[in-house]
Amino acid sequence: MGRKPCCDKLGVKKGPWTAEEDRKLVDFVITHGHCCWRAVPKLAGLCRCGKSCRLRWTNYLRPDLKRGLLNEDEEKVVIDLHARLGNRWSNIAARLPGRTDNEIKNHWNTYIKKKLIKMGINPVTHEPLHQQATSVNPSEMPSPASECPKSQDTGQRELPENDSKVTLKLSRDESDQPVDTQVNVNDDDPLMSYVWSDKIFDDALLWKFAAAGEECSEFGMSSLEDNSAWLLGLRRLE
DNA sequence: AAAATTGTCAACCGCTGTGGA
DNA sequence: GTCCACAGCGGTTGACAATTT
Repeated sequence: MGRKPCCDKLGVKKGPWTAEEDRKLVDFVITHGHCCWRAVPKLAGLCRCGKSCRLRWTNYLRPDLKRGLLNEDEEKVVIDLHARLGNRWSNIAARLPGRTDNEIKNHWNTYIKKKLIKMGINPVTHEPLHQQATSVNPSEMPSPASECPKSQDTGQRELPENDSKVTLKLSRDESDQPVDTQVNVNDDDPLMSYVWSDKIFDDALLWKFAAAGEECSEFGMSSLEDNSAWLLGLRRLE
């Protein structure tokens, strides 16, 4: 018995969103919130499936999103978290305020992966490439996350204890050569400290559109107002 | 200048997890 | 326990832009 498709294919628009569609979705979510994504397109007057609306909102229209490329600190965090969590992009994104899983995934695949390879680091295992060249077929290499033991209770993989220091070959000297950078994730680096604290999860929960608070301005993240400026501009086009 | 190639990223697809009936 | 609907996740695709030949 097959699952019903999330939307019937006929009459459902696909492809890039228009400014008008964005406006309708934003107007609807601002006014009503999103109790049930499946119902949103109908109520908002959109010929899209709910899934598409949710994705558009979470990846593009959300007012708390940061825009532009990840900065070096954020890249460090992504690399560190990827080493621990594997391709669990949503978990990684949850620890980077204003960034989406899609954005991080794209950034990983387009920038970081290549950067690590160039530096002689296997982007899957985070081990130096030359250590693996002799015996391991890259396509058969397990992800670091799959090597981590899973919690029997939650199914979640457990992070290794006493693993607060992570060596990242991310920094460069002037000749663009990689330089080992040891990041003590629990010490002085405010971003890393933030990322590994429980506070991040509280902050993630703080996000409420209607609340329109001024949280998450740490680490260079612009204010909600700043991030919404373009959106407000969009609405002014009406 | 045109064609081919490569890079980027928004969006889609299909699957899983979860909760309610 | 089973079925179903839904949200969310990660992998993949494809359109467009940028760069190279």
